[in-house]
Amino acid sequence: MKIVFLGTPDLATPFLEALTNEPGFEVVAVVTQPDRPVGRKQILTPSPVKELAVSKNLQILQPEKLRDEEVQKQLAEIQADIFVVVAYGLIIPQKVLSLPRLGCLNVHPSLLPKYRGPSPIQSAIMNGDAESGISIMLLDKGMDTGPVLAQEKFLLALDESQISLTEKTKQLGPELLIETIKKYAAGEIKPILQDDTQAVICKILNRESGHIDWSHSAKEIDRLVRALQPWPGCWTTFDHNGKNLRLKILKTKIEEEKLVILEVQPEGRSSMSYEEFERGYGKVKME
RNA sequence: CGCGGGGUAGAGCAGCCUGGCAGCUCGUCUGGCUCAUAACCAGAAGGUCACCGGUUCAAAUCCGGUCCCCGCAA
Repeated sequence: MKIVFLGTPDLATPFLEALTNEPGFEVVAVVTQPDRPVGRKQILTPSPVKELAVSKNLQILQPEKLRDEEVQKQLAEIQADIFVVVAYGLIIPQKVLSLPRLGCLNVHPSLLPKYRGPSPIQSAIMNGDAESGISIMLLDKGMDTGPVLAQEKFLLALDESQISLTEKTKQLGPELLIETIKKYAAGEIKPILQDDTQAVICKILNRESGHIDWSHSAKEIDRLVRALQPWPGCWTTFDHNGKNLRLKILKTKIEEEKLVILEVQPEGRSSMSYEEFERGYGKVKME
C-alpha cells in the first residue's frame, strides 16, 4: 500500500515511524510545512517530521500551500492509495483530498465530534474532562467533520497535562492508526458519520490564551496551567523595583482547594521554584 | 543587524543611574534553648561582583569588546 504522510510537529513523528516500519506499507512521500525561522536568532529550522523523513531517506515535499497546482500534480503522479494526515497544520484542498483511492485519513487527538478544531488536547484539560481519546477519521471539506473510522477512549489523570496527554497520544495512536488502515483497506470498517448536534469546537490558542485571569477559580487556573504548558504557556505580570515584569507560571497544584504555585520564571531569568522566587523578589502582587 | 532583561557567596535577589568598607532573604557549619522540631536565640565560614581591556587616587558601579542565560516577537 502506497502512503503519503502529511504532518509537521513532534506529535506526528511516531505515526510516521510506525507507518514506515509496517510491512506491506510504503511511505512514498512526506509532506510537511516549510522550514521556519525559529528562536531569538531566527534560525531556519526543519520540522520534526522533516528530520525523521530525512533520516529515512523519504521523498519530502514542503509546499507553502497545497493549493499550488504544481504540487497537486506532483502528488497525483505518486498514485498513492491513501493519505495519512497527523497535525499537518495547513489546509488541504478538496482536490487533494480526492486524489488517493482510499481517501485521506486523519488522526485527531479527541473523541470526535467533541473538540473539532486546532486545540483538542489543551481543551480537554482546560475543561477538566474525565476522559478523552483518539479518533481516526476521513477528512472531508469541513474542519474535522468527516466520518469516524475508529476511536480509542481513555481516562485522564487528575494532574493530566498537555505534555502527558500528548505523550499518551503518541504512545497509543500509532497502533490504532495501523490497525485502522488495515481494516479499512480490507473493507472491514463502515465509516460512522459524526453527530453534528454533539459537536464541540475548540479555538486556536495564542499567547493571550495563557494570560491568567486571577478572578478565575483555583481549579480553573490550575487546569489552564496544565493545559497550556509548554505552549503557549501561562503568565501573569508583577511589579519589581518599579518595573512591570512578566512571570511565567510553569507548575501549580491544588491543595485544600487552594492554588499552590510550584514553579515560575520571571522575565529575563531562568525558571525557579516559587520558594526561591519569593526569597529573592519578596511577596509580589500578581495581576 | 527584529525589540528587551540579566550574569554579585551554595540558591534566589539588592547595590549600578549619582564611582568611595561586599549587602538582604534562605541554605550550610558551630554553639545555645527545647521532650522535640522545618521553630527560636547567639556566632561563624563562604566572593576572581561572567571574562578581557580602558578611564580614575579609587570601578560591582563609568566606557569599549567577548562569552553565556532568559523574556517578547516570529
